[in-house]
Amino acid sequence: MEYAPEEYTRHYIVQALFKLMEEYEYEKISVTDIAAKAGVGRATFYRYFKRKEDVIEFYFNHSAREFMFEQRYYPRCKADYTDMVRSVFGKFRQNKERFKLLKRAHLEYLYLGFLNRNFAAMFNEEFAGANAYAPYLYAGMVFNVSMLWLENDCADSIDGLAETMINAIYFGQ
Amino acid sequence: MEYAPEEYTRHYIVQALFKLMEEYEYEKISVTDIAAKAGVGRATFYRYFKRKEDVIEFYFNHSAREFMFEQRYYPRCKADYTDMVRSVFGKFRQNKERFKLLKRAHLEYLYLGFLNRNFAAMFNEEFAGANAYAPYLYAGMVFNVSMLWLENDCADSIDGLAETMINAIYFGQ
DNA sequence: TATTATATGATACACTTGTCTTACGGGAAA
DNA sequence: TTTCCCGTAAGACAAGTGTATCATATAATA
Repeated sequence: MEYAPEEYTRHYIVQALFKLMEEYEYEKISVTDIAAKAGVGRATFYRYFKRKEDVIEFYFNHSAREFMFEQRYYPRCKADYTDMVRSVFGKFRQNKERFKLLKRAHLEYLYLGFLNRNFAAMFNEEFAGANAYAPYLYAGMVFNVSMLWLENDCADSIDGLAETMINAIYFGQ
Repeated sequence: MEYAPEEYTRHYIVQALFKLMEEYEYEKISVTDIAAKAGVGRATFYRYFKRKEDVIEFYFNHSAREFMFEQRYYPRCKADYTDMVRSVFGKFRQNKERFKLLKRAHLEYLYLGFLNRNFAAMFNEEFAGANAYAPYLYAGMVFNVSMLWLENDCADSIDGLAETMINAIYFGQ
């Protein structure tokens, strides 16, 4: 590698780690392995990232546009709620293989952080922090249900999932 | 240390790690440090635990009786729901200093795993898996709200928290 | 072109990690 | 007591980690 812009180098490293994770256990992948796969020196890795985890964190923070919320889904009624679930779970399923890799490596919590930031930004835009706990409540439930959903390869239908979740909350109403 | 039963040795190691975490950053604590603090050899640590994370995992799995659910709180109505929130968040607040240590070390996800297992066991006892997603939905929201609660030192009242959470879910009902 | 700033690879270093081997000593049973 | 089992301490070892330094090469600017 010779003299690529910073964004590129970081991007190469992210891709290299994901590629390695398809083949090897996360814990067994060394920084040396990642640098070699990305075609950069080991010192270059440490210039951009402090730990392996930071690579995935960067992915969610700066290059995971495919998950971002382009709409606002503050659930004012069940229909809004179903819309939100459809969108978020749809994107999740499209990237399920990548999420399987992350779960296998116990890095799911980075996705939760991503959801927290996005839900908070979305809710605050609409409601200016009227209920600061609301976005975290939704992010937490969506995240945890997603992880269970992944266990059976996201086989359950999304509409069924939305229905199931509403039933769990609206006890007998 | 000479010849303690296995449970004792593990317990010493757990306590040693928590003690060290009060003083030092988690990442900076080495296995050598933990073993020294626990008064055991480094090889002994590796006999019982594979990684530092496993120590905390063991704590939640085997010695965190202070958080366990001794009652069943499947929320059939808002009153049940408030009861559950009171119990779980009450225990959380009692141990808030320990949870701060865990959060500082990015080990919160181990508490989520603990909640998942406990909610699942509780719900399944009552409903035999009628809605497999329900316990995960509740665990996810409780966990994530707890983490935000911790940010202001659990200052918000628990009853207020329960009310806030219900309002977030029951949009306008 | 000459100069400066910066991204890089290479190398070195002390420390940590995870595994392994060896020897010691308490506990249980003959 | 003698014997054996097994948890333990101590040490060795290769590999990985995180940091630092240095020389090189590219890009931007004067």
